[in-house]
Amino acid sequence: MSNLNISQQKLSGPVSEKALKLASNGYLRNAACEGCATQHISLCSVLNVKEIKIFSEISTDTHKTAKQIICAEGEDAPYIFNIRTGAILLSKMLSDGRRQVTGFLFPGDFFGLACNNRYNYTAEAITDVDICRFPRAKILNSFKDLPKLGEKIIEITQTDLQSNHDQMLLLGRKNAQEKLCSFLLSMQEKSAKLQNKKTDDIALPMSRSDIADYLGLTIETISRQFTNLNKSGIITLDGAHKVFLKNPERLRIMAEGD
Amino acid sequence: MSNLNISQQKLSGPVSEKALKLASNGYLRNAACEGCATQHISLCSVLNVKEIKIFSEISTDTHKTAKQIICAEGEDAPYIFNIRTGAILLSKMLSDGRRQVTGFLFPGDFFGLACNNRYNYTAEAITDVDICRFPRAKILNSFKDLPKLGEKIIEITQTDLQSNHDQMLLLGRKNAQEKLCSFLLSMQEKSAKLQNKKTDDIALPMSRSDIADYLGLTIETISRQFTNLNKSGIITLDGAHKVFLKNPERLRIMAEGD
DNA sequence: CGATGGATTGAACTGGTTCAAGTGGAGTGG
DNA sequence: CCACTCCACTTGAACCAGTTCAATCCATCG
Repeated sequence: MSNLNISQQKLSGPVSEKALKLASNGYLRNAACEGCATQHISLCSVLNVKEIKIFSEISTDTHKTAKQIICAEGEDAPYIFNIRTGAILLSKMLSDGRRQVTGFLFPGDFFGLACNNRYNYTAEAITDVDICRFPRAKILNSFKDLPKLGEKIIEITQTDLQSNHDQMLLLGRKNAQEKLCSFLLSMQEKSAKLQNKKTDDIALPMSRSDIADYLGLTIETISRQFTNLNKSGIITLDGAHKVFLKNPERLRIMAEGD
Repeated sequence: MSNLNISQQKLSGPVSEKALKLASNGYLRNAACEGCATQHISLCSVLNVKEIKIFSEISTDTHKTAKQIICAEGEDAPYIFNIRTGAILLSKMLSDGRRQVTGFLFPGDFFGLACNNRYNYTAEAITDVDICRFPRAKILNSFKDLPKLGEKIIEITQTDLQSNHDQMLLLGRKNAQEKLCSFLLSMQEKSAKLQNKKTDDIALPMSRSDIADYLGLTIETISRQFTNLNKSGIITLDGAHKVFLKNPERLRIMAEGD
């Protein structure tokens, strides 16, 4: 496997100066939103302008429309992906078609890290998405030159591991109501992170079936739980894909079991 | 935070020459079994003799007896742990006492990586254990000097992430029978890795209640499923803590749902 | 040898599933 | 602009896998 060899790459590429400035200041998400060619959002915070230019050289931008598969369980895994716009879900399947959604991803999130050579989950676009990808090998071999990058990647995977543990607790020990309440709160957190401000208006780009497969339930149970929360005045539904958290404090209590 | 500063540490310490030799050859598990003071087993494969000596300087050995807590959810997380002998379980709890076991760990396994400053799970000794711990900060700051160590840690956390995903699929979508069959097969794999040979005689050091909390079931269901597998001749039970996999092929099919 | 605590077994119960029928909103085409 | 279709979502009712509650068994240990 070849190294990045930062010092030997030439420093040209389609990176806007504004984006580079934003990126080098750590305003990664903003940098990406400027529409620059540098979409390896979260990584940029640990790279300098020069290194960002190099990263943009080895990255490729892609657009996918809703429901398209980005990578499939069992395939060769040459790339790490970073989401620029839109939402993606990761899932695993049993041979008879039962599906477990292992995560919903949003702008700034990475995937493709948690595998050795083969993807062990399928990534599917929920909405239209812009993603950017880089060669795994190059990233994973550049720690010598970029120790900060290694630390960042470890930080990312550790955060991942933590939310996986929370999800295992949810799947194994929470009832349907607690599951949905936890889910709504986690969606609130994610949207707060993306918008840099907390709001009680939550968008749910995924279908009831995606939520069901994420929470280990059926669509019918999800629907009933939404109806219950709606009727008891804890949330307000506006169609199937928008929720207003009327009583987030109550929701928080219910997420852990009254 | 201070770096390891490998080059400046003095090279003395209670490391046996035999262990060092084994370790530097990559025979980590064996090295540990020799009873040396160098218990950071899995890490050693990417370190040379000199580095191993340094690691042994910053590590501390501990012994815990069965049922003792090694670290608790929410506590400050200054250490990374490596298991030398015995078995450990990791768990998370809801406020009302419902517990989810997120993993069983055996010699050579690490824990304490998946957290930022605070442990997000409780680690408890299942059997008497010998563990060794090192300062997190020192490990995580030594990538500049030891890029291979960084890669190893990423590899470890990625393997962790993968088995977490498998476990989510199990928790969310498998029925009781499939869950227990999957569990038995994963225990077989782990024991094969430890003994460097595959066997159908599996030791189960954990209690029925630990298994139940791992699989998101009750002890009664676990017990009934054991009885079923026993009666249908797929396994043979020898007390509660030893199983013989009479028909591992059948078990494999049942783990994914007939 | 009796006591203690984990493991097993039995029987009633229930939360969530399954199956089946409706509802509603977005897109299409006349 | 309305009628029609499609499909995701909702709602209802019967069912069942796994839980809960209650004995009982059995291995270990002082």
